[in-house]
Amino acid sequence: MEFHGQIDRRQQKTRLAIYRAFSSLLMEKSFAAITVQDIIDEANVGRSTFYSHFSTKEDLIDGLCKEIFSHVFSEPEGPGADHDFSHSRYNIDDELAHILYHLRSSSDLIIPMISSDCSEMFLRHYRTELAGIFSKDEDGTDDFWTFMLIGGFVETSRWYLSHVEMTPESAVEMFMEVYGRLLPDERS
Amino acid sequence: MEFHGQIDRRQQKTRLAIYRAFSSLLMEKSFAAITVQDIIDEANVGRSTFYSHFSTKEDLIDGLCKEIFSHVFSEPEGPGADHDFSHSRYNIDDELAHILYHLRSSSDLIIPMISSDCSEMFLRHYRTELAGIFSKDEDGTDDFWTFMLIGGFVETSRWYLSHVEMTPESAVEMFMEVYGRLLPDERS
DNA sequence: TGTGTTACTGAACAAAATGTTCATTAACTA
DNA sequence: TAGTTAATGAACATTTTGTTCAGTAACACA
Repeated sequence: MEFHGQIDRRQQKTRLAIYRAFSSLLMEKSFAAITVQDIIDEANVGRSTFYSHFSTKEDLIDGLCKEIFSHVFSEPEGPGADHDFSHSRYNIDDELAHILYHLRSSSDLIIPMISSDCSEMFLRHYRTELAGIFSKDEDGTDDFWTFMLIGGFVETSRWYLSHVEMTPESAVEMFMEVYGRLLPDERS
Repeated sequence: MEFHGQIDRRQQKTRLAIYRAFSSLLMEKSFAAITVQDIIDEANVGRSTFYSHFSTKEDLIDGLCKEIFSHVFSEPEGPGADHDFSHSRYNIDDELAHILYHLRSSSDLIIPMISSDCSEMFLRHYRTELAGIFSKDEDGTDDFWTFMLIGGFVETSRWYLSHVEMTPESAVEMFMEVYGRLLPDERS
C-alpha cells in the first residue's frame, strides 16, 4: 500500500457521470420510480461499475451529499478564488453567505434533490453540517431555539435556491430579520 | 350505484392494519428497506388485498397522510368532544394549538414517518394543509415571509412531537415568540 | 516510453420483489 | 335472509437487484 498523490481520474469521471445521470432522472421522475438500471443507462456505465461505487440508490445520495458539502463547508480559500470571504469568516453573516454562495454553484445537483421525494436525505446532511455552526453545545443536545435556527436557515436556503434573483447577501439579510435575535451571541 | 351510508368495516380494518404495520416497520428499518412483502406479513393481510388498496408504498403514505389530516384539519367539533376549541377558532393561537393537539393523538403513526427517510412525503402534505392557514393569497404564490412562517410551524410541530413534556399551548407560545410579528395581521 | 496496477465492461446468473389473476371463502349492509 | 362486496392465497410472468468473472482499457509513475 502506497500513498497516492493523485486519485484515479476514471473514478472521478464515473462518479460524476452517475451523479449527473441521477440528477437528470430526478427531474423527470420520482426517486422511488428511478431504478439502478435507469441510472446505469443514463450515466452510460457498466452495471458492475455502478455497484463497485455504490451499494444502493441511497448510498449514491450519501456520496453525492458528501461530495457537495466537501465544497460548501470547506476551509476558507486563500486569495485567488473568484470569491473571497476569507478575511471575515468569523462574522456569522459572511459565513452564512459563504455557504449560500457554494450551494448555488452546485444547484444543478441540489435542486433536483430538494424538489423530490429524497429531499430528506439531503436535508439531513445539511442540518448536520449547519449544527456545527449554530450549536453551542458540541454534543448535539440542542435546545428549541437552536433547532429553530437551523430549521430557519434550511428554509432560507430552500427559498434562495429556487429564486435565482436572490443574492446570498439578501437571503442572509432576510434570514437575520427573523432569526438575528436568536443567534447565540445575541442571546442572554 | 347507490349511496352508502356506511363504509365497509372490513376495509377500515384492513387499512388500519396496514397503516399500523407500516409504522411499526418504519421504527426498525428505513422506508427504502421496507418491501411490500414486509408490510403484508406484518399486517397479516393477503397480497392481493394490499394491492387492491394501494398501488405502491408511496400510495400507502398518501393514504395514511390523508387519513391523519382528515382528523387534524377537520371542521370544529361541537361540544361533547374531549377538547373544545370550537368557541375560538378564529383566534390563530388556538387554531394552531388545535392542530398540535390532534397531531399528538396520531403521533403513533406520525413520529415513525417524520423520523424516517419518508418524512418528505408527510411534510409535503402538512405544508399544503398549513398553507390554507398561513397564506394570504389563495393561488399559492406566497412570499418569503409566508414560506418561513409555514416552515417555522413545521419545525415547531416536529419539536413538539418529539418532546412529550410540551403542551400544544407552550409550543404555540414558543412559536409565536419567533414568528408572531410575521403573521399576516401583524404585518403592515 | 514502458510497466505494473487499477478501473471499467458486459454478459450471465441467482435471488428477490413486484404486480396481476382468479376461484373460493368470509363478512358486510340493508 | 339475500345480495353484494372484500379478503384470501396460490400461481404466475415480469422486473429489479446484486454478484461474479474473464477480458479490455486507462491510469500513475518511473
